[in-house]
Amino acid sequence: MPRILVAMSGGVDSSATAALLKEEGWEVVGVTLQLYDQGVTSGRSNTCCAGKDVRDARAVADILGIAHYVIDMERTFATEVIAPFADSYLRGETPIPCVQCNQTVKFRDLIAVAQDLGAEAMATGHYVRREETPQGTFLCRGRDPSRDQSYFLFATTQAQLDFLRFPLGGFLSKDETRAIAARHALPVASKRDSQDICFVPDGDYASLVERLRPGAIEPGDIVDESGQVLGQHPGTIHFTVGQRKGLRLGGSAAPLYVLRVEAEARRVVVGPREALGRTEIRVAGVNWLGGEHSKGPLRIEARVRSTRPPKPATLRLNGNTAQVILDMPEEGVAPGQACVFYQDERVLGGGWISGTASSATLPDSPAFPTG
RNA sequence: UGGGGCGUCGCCAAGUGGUAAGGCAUCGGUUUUUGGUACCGACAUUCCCAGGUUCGAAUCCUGGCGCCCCAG
Repeated sequence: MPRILVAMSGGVDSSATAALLKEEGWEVVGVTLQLYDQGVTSGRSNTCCAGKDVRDARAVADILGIAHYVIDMERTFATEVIAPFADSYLRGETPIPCVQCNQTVKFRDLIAVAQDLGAEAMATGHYVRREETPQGTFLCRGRDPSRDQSYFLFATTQAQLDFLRFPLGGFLSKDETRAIAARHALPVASKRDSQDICFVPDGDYASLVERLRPGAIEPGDIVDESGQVLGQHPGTIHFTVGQRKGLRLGGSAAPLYVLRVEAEARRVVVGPREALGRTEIRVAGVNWLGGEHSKGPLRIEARVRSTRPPKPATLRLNGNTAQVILDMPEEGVAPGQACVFYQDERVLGGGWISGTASSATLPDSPAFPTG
């Protein structure tokens, strides 16, 4: 019986994944990662890997009759996910810790564990598809557009992809997943979906940053595009590009949005919604999954946030950096977020947004004046 | 202390005798395995204060307080 390791978070998705693979005849080994402080988060059940979730995963494994291990990766998670998350915010960026989590503890360390255990593959509950073609293994969007999680997996390497399995990616809706869990009488069948950042119990990520980097958060000015001071803010980490709420600036006829965050100057620049559109995106740390590619520009669809469909764009790839020019402006394009490249269903790769420009300020140049 | 203007929700603001629009902000919810957006809902028994006129006032009158502007 071939052996497969399943990353079990304690949620419905990974539980159903384990059940499904068991049905298919695999020898399933479930592993749950203990990633952060259990004491603080144990009361919270609807996050990725909190204390209760470890117990849920164990309960599911017991019902399925599979082996289950809990691996303590708190230290790695702290240094490779949480710390970079805090530092990213302090740089004025808007980080996506889920991607780092996938790339470190899950797809690097857990895969190593799987291989040590002699497993043929490792599976997760992500809603993405893997397609084996004569040209190689492709990463593709999940069948259900509303649940597709390919945005978070853009940094998956070809080698990781070859080893990984995503049994839920072909499902048309989450109902199928829940049905599997229900069929096996798993206690997590109707468990609520996870949301928010798993290691931030109450959504108050700013307090976490403050705790990790004492004294690094300083108040500053909220200014408009001309530099006029409109108000004060308690720290730039509280803001991200495109944000409307929390500015506490009343009196304007129309709402104001964060245009950019200038961490060094401790300034938050705001303006009307019309000023938010960006058509040019500079991308760094590109992971390319598209195989051979010509030097010239490539027509793609680019996604700058997980919850919106990819949008038509032109990609200029240059080593591990890239320039993306969107056909139509996108709002809320924030440095630190990911820009993922698609062609139809396939993920060609992606990278980190390092800068943006609106077409008005920049016609067609490789330079980016704004940070 | 001569003249003029103003004072309505945290901010902007409509309303000039008939029983307090709207926007922004804020709060709550929905959506979402990041942030954010969007959407839905809530939000002044009361109009600087005190009297008065009136069936009835934020709207009229008197007084007070506060603020702004112009004053050879």
